[in-house]
Amino acid sequence: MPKNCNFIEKLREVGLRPTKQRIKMCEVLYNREKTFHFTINDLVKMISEQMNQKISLATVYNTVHAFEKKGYLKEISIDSHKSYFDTNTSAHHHFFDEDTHELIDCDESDIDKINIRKKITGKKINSVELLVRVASDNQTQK
Amino acid sequence: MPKNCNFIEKLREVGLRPTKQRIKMCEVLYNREKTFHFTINDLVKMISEQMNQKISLATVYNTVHAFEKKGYLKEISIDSHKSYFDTNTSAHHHFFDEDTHELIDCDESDIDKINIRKKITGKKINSVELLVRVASDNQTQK
DNA sequence: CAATAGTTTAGAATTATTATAATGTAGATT
DNA sequence: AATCTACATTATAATAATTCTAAACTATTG
Repeated sequence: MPKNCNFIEKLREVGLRPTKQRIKMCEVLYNREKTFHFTINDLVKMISEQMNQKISLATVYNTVHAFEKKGYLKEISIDSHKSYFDTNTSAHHHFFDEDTHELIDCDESDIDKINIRKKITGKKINSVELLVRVASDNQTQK
Repeated sequence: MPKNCNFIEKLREVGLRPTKQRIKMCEVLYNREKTFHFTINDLVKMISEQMNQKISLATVYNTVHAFEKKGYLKEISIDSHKSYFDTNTSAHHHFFDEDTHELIDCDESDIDKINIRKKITGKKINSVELLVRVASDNQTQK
């Protein structure tokens, strides 16, 4: 999604009513240089603290899921008890820093093309996602 | 873990006390031909129904986590709101059938070697896991 | 500008998981 | 073998993440 654009139009295009809350969320999520990762909790904090906007937790859940369904957000499963979302909706892989719990995007050049030999009859591949878990290397420091 | 073996010894080897509950869990998990995937809930059902053994939910959680820490089980993150465990603790990739919510192991030959170019200074790679999501292909059925 | 269909909201409900504290038990010590 | 002690198990309470509910609200349609 381009920045500083008319989020109202964008929302309408995919059939989401451009409500105050949704526009506010678009601003928080997409008016920035780079894509980023967040949890629902992060987002609630950002909206209430940064934007000084009262918003119901249920609305944040609803809206995040609405955005996800419409392709504005992507969910990433790393941690079994926390949902991470990514404003980068293109197919890409991740590093996950187990020390800091930070999620790092990979770009095309970071991972060689992945070739999947296995085919499952009657099923098509929806996504191919790699998660590379890293942690501080205290052993091999030369 | 070999089948029909002395689970008591196996548990002791890694410093886990061979309690009634842990031995029962070993039987359920490892007295079988193939490795498999399960959720905590699946396991509770298996123990209570198949084995006719009363076991506390807390014990199942404790024991699964003890087994995980000792390398008897591996956790797999697919779904943000459910933890899956795998009795196959070797490094391997998965297919996830989004229709049936079934998890399918890949073996060596299913995926070509994955080459990771990106390096993060001071960090070592702990694991490289691929998840291939599939779903029924209603379009391209020739 | 009224109707209506979708949205927001606070709070309750649900679900998965972890903590607690009492009781039980495996393995070591006598 | 009886006793001790540290670790385990248990039922239940607590917590955390998420979803549901039903009433109030609001964007769009006519």
